[in-house]
Amino acid sequence: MDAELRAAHGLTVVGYEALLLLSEADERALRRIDLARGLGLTASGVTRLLDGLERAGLVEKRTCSEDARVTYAALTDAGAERLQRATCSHVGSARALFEDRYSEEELETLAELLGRLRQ
Amino acid sequence: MDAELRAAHGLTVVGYEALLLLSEADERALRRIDLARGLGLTASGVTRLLDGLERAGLVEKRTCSEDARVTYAALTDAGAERLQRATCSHVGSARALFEDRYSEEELETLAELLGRLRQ
DNA sequence: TGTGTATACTTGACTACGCAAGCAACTGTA
DNA sequence: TACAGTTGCTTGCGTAGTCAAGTATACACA
Repeated sequence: MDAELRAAHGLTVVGYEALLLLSEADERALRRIDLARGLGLTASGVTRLLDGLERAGLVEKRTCSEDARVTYAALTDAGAERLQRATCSHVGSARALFEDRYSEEELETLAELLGRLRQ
Repeated sequence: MDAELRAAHGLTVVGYEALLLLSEADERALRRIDLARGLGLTASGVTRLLDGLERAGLVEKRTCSEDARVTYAALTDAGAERLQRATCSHVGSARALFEDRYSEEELETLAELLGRLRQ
């Protein structure tokens, strides 16, 4: 699935999820550290991930006026567009992966059970 | 958990599982390619993994008399010992991780559901 | 018997992380 | 107001894995 996403849209799954989190955030921006937590990465992992996304023009830096330590990662228009294009096929293949194997009810059970692991 | 295992016994989780698979195999040996499949790695991943385990003396190479292409990975006595010592704490912490969160029944459900993914 | 194809394995180059250390900026406390 | 501790971020280095290509062997078949 990662390979699929990469071939079709030049995004890794983690990159995709980063864009997704940003798209759902206020002002389409998040502090890098919050993005790290959301993705289950360390701060340095995010630095490297965003390096790539910034170079591709999908995300940009934005400073914080109240706290000079923080820099926001903000989704660009190009990033939003890329996300939208990728979402179609990605959601499709994820759906296929799961809907082939599980009923609606089983999916809910699975989600609930796995959710407990991350606490 | 990986960090725990590494600190206490100098093993990664994948390394531990490799030793475990070998310990359960006939003659405590497996073709490298079968080990790869069992671990969900590629052939080159196994080459690298076994590099480390061989250097540590936990696993050794053994040739195959019927097919000169294959080389077996065989558990050494040191490897069996290390596995045994690691098993105690590793199984303990895995048990803690899951038994804190799930009932017996939920564990079975989870195992069955996740099992379907790997097909 | 030679040749094409498949299999087992290794190697080099690369990616995606983590950790430790360091810097700068913020905050709480004496 | 000084300073100790904390937080956000980056950088250098190490690790675990992948893929592509190469080697050696095995096998099938004209």
